[in-house]
Amino acid sequence: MLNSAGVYVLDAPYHIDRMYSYYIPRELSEAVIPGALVEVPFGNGNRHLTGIVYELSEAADTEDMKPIVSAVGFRSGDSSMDLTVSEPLLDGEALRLCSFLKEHTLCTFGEAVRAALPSAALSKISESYRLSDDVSDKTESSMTAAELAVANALKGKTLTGTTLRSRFGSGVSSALRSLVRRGIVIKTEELRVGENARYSVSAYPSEEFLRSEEEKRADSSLPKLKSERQSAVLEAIVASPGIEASTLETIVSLDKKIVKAAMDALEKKGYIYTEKRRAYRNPFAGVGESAGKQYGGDFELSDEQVAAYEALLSLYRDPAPKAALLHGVTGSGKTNVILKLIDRAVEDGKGVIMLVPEIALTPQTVSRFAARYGDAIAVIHSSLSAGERLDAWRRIKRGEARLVIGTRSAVFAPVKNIGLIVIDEEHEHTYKSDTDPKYFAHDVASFRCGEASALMVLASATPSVASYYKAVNGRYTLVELNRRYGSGGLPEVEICDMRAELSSGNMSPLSRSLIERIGGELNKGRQTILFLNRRGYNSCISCRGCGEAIKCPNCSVTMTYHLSPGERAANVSDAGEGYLDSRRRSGYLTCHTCGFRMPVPERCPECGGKRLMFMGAGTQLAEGELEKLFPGARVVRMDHDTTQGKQAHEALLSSFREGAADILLGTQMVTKGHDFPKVSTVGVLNADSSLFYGDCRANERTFSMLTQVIGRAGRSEEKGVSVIQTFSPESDVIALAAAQDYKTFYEREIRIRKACAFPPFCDFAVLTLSSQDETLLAKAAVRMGERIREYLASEYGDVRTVVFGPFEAPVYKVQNVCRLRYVIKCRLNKRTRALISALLKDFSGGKRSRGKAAVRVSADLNPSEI
DNA sequence: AGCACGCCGACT
DNA sequence: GTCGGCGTGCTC
Repeated sequence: MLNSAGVYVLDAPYHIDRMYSYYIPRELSEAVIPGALVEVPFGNGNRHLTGIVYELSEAADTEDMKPIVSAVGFRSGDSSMDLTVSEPLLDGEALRLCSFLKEHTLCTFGEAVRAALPSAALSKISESYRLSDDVSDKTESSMTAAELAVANALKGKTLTGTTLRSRFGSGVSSALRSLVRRGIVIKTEELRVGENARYSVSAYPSEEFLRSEEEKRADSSLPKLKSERQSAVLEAIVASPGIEASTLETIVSLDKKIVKAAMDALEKKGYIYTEKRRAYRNPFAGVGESAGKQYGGDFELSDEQVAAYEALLSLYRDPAPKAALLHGVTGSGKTNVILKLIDRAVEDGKGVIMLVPEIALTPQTVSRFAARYGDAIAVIHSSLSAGERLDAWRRIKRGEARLVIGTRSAVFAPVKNIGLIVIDEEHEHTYKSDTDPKYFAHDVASFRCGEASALMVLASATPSVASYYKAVNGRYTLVELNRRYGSGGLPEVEICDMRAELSSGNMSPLSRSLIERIGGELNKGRQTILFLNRRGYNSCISCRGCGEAIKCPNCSVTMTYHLSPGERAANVSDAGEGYLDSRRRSGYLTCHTCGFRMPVPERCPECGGKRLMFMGAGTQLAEGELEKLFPGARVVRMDHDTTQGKQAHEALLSSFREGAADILLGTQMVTKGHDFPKVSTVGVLNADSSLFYGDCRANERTFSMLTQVIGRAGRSEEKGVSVIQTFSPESDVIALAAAQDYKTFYEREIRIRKACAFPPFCDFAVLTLSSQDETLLAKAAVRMGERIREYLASEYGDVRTVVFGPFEAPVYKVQNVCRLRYVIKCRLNKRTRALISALLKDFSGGKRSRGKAAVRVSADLNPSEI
């Protein structure tokens, strides 16, 4: 008999996170299955914590084991329609996936579970409090004021923790704990999962009714319905069986309540029957109606595309798990090949996950999918509400949605019988998570494909060097699309030396050549896209007296000057008497790291000097420049500040596409997604901003960004032109991007990586210590250095690493938390991970101040930036 | 993280 | 003498 369960506690800190064995009381033997949520006593105080059952086992002796208190599956109000205890929150594959994540990203099992489940699935754990029956007067006298207040509020009723906290503030927690400990208040914890369900009702004519209708035709004397409303409703139902109540309302144009009453009456008479179904919120339902129609139907593949499709198809058909890299130059029609492959998988009854870097920037891709696959798709992205996310998750889990399109986290979608996982624009850095668990979507996808014997397809015009290396070495199958599909050759590229502009006295962020081109395009009634990867007006304010730049009081970054909402850049004077006053009136300083804002100071905060210099051009300044240079031109600025609303990206882009503006100026977000037929000039205002990043992937990022931007210019009827403004015009990276020559770029880059032993020839592990207390932080960093040396000299003597550090993190202080880190260069494997895990354990339970850890540790294996 | 146990200072 | 400060150690 399987009488014990291995349980992971959800909120365990890293150093105690492991499987704990509990015995299963007989009455819970049905409910306690792998993947179930359980409540277990934990620690000396036996406080009840939530855990996940990982596995069941047979224990000879359960005497000294603690029992599982309760078990909860995934139940909702309407259990007949939903997942019940027999189908746990996490299935076997999901459990193994969490285990994989724990092992590979060094997170806790609970963190892995939270990554794999929508937050709402676990957040419904509510605790409620009531007074114990035997509260005497003398216990009351022993209470503090706060405790007494809580006790009074609980007189005669039961309140939830949330209610109590909202009424008394979060400070009640300690009073509650004390009351519970003394037995004055009883705490009950309840797991209620899956509330806020919405239902849709569909109606069908009953069998009897249809039969009687036939008879009626023969004998017209049979009774007819007296109510006009009822007959109208009935007629509509007979006309379209399975019609939804909401549709019915619009057809018969009657009020909700009246339709409901009519349906009830008809059901009572036995004329119809209704079916209640969970209504899922699908915010992307119908999105493809217009935009994606052209792609919804069938399309022909070119010869080259057919070859690529067939290569992928044979990998897909192979029963062993496979991985392919689809390298297709911009405009080669990668998406068409992928769509065909997905068609195949869907026809086979397989599940498919398609990852995209950012949904807001790829509405066209989403539309194509929505138009093609309709209700069978689920869209997952960061701006879904918790409820929408849960709905999507359920639709997938129940098999109603077999095709998932979404951002990074969609790689965990509980798709059954996976046949294919596609990672589009695979080089994008968004596929690496920057919060715990710090996973890389490629690794998760690869693991899942391995489990399901599915095919993983990475697609990009500019693959990451790491992926291309794997393809070259046969770990992935390389599939290429080299021909541009349709019109347009390579756009002409002009590399513009900004040093020359500066020395000839042009202080503007726009070179004379670009200004001239924009003017020409305006005259021809054509459009221009300008890319400037810096938002705000000025990026740096420095004091002429002491040379210091104004920094955020909470972070170690310089503050950016922004115009106040509604303020026109034209009102800001650039020099002369009123320079500072004008800046003070028109805007404020803000920190891009923590969001802190303050007015522009009158004097330098460091030395009190009055001569402040505003430097560095952002999108707001560039917008002002354009308005001054081209007074009649309509400029759309697209950056973080103008795209706050839910559909803001799409709104700005489509207004530009429809010709409502002449110039689209913006940050990164203007470089992706849409094709604009009336755009033939694209300008990159600061091409080297990413070149000097000090990161080994800086070249890679710059290359793919430039390639992408240049590609934008070549999609119109007219010959495209890209103007690349740079302070390092001799850069090979820029020249290769201009030639759209990925292979040469790769060859050059891989040689450098090999020579320096950089990824993919090694891995980096970054251990970060963080604290508000700089002295404690420094001490911890010293101890960590010693610990690393000790380990490498003894237990981990066989591990070959190079340890660098401690260094300050690139941004040392964020919101008053300082960070020091060690960078460990090594080859990641079981041994090196064990070493880093040991270090995490040693430092995750360290010194505490006021109960909280004074210094926190975290590890990032192969971070996206170093 | 949270809670118990344990050893020292300021109180009834 | 003891109540309670928080340093240390453990969690099936």
